[in-house]
Amino acid sequence: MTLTMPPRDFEDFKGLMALEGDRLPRRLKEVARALLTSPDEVALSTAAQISEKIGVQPSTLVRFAQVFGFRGFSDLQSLFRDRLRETPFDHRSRIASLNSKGTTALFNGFAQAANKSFEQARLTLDAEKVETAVANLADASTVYIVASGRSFPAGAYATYAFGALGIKAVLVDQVGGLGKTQINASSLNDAVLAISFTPYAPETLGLIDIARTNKTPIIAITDNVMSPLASAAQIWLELSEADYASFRSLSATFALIMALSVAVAKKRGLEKADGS
Amino acid sequence: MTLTMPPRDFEDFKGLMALEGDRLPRRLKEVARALLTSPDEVALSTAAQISEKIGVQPSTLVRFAQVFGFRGFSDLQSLFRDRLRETPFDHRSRIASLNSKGTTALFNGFAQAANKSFEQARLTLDAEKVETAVANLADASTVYIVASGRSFPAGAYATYAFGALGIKAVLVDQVGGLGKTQINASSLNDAVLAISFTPYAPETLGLIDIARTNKTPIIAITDNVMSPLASAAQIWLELSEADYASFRSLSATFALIMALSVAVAKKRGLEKADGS
DNA sequence: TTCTAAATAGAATAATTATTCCATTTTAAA
DNA sequence: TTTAAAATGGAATAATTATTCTATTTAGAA
Repeated sequence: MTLTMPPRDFEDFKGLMALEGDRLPRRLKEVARALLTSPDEVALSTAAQISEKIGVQPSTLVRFAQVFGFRGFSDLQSLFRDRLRETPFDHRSRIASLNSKGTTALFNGFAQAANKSFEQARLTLDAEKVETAVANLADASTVYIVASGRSFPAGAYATYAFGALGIKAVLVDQVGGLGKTQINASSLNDAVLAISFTPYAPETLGLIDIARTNKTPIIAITDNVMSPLASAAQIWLELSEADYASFRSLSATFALIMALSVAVAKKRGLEKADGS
Repeated sequence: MTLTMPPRDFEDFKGLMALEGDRLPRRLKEVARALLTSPDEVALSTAAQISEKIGVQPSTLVRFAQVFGFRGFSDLQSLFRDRLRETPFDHRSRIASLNSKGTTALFNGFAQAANKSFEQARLTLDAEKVETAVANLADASTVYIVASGRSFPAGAYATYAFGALGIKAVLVDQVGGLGKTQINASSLNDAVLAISFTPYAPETLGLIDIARTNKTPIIAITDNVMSPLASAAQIWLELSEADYASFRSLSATFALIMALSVAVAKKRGLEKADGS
């Protein structure tokens, strides 16, 4: 398989990939995916660095480029470099055109709300409390994660993140109405990470009560001092999210969860074992 | 003139230039000006190309770098490359995160990655395709949501958002290994919203195949043209998320999901009925 | 299963690119 | 001016980086 006319720019290349990408042999397909996944890195790194990240030989990159008619990898790479040089320009014009129209305008609104949340979180998050939370989670044998309703996705993500970093975590998902049984397995050596915002899901509060009876340390992520979680928890972290179109952002919550996971893993001296 | 501690990042370098730049000899001053004038070019070109553009010898670039304590020009150049890897705006928070160590710095890192994701999404999202996706979802009797592994939280959120807006949505959560049964309930009048990123969870691909057999329209959110979802779906939306500490952000995915939900609800002329 | 062609990994080599070195020029002090 | 120190240009060299080549593996056809 060899083409005579190599693609002229990154968009060309992307189009070609959409068309022919599936016919590529195994390794070359991996390369294609990786290059399209982080084009910035391709522009800024050497062939050796890129190939290492993908997990192939540098020669594979050269072969890949040659299949599409390039002389070598460097020629293909120049497409990626040009792309990076040009983007800042389309950038402005594109944003302008997006701002006022349709669904993409909604997207921008939610993006802005997320930004605002980050800003607010920087102000409200108490660094000391966060470190205490990390210390507590690091001491826990198993972390039980409680989050219902709107916060459930955050809880699911926390479970994924902890798991990916080798931290034992159980999502109290309440399947089959067994939420109480699930949380009841927790005890003094464990910890509960509870996530809840206004209006506080009643299920979460019930589960928290059981954890308290079991004397399981509770770490909460919630929105303000008056939250029922604030009084129930040993440590609680304040996080006020902005909203748009009456949907509250969860971005700061996710960022905090990621930060907590990585910090706990660091504290425990564990490395990340990648998940799917 | 030789310094012992070279600047650590581009901002550092810029500051140093403002402070000491005037004391530099003629040629080196020209170099300084040129480097600061087009930092993108510096990141993306070779020493020879840069020196030619400025009108100096390559060795001058090396000497310039060494004056500031770098081993050679390559070391200085890596500052410019790192700068380009980072988000094009929000420099203030970046600096803030450098000063504060620990978990809050991690939080800032993830916040920044989220920002970069929004920025990239604005570029890669095709407004037309998004509207088509909205139209398809609006036509569906029930929306089946498929997302496994890392993307599962996004799927859970989509289910919440659709539900809160009165759009019938079913999360294919695969409880009890019944994923195939769940998706098999879908048909021509429904729609599947599939969310998956590298490395694509095999469960998702299996479920999608069943939906395809049932002729259920598939709308996918994925990271690039080479994604197996791209070829399987009627409409697919490209969303490349940035990562930090080897955790990929999900912020743009969430924002897109929110935007889609609201747009679909608007199209159907429904009002939001608040959820918990 | 056997055979053939294609694909791959990794070492060897070629090409490119960065850096050093030194002769020459410039700058500024005496 | 004169002189010494600093700065510069450009060729020579070193280091890095990309590419080619070949033995081995893998995939697919017969």
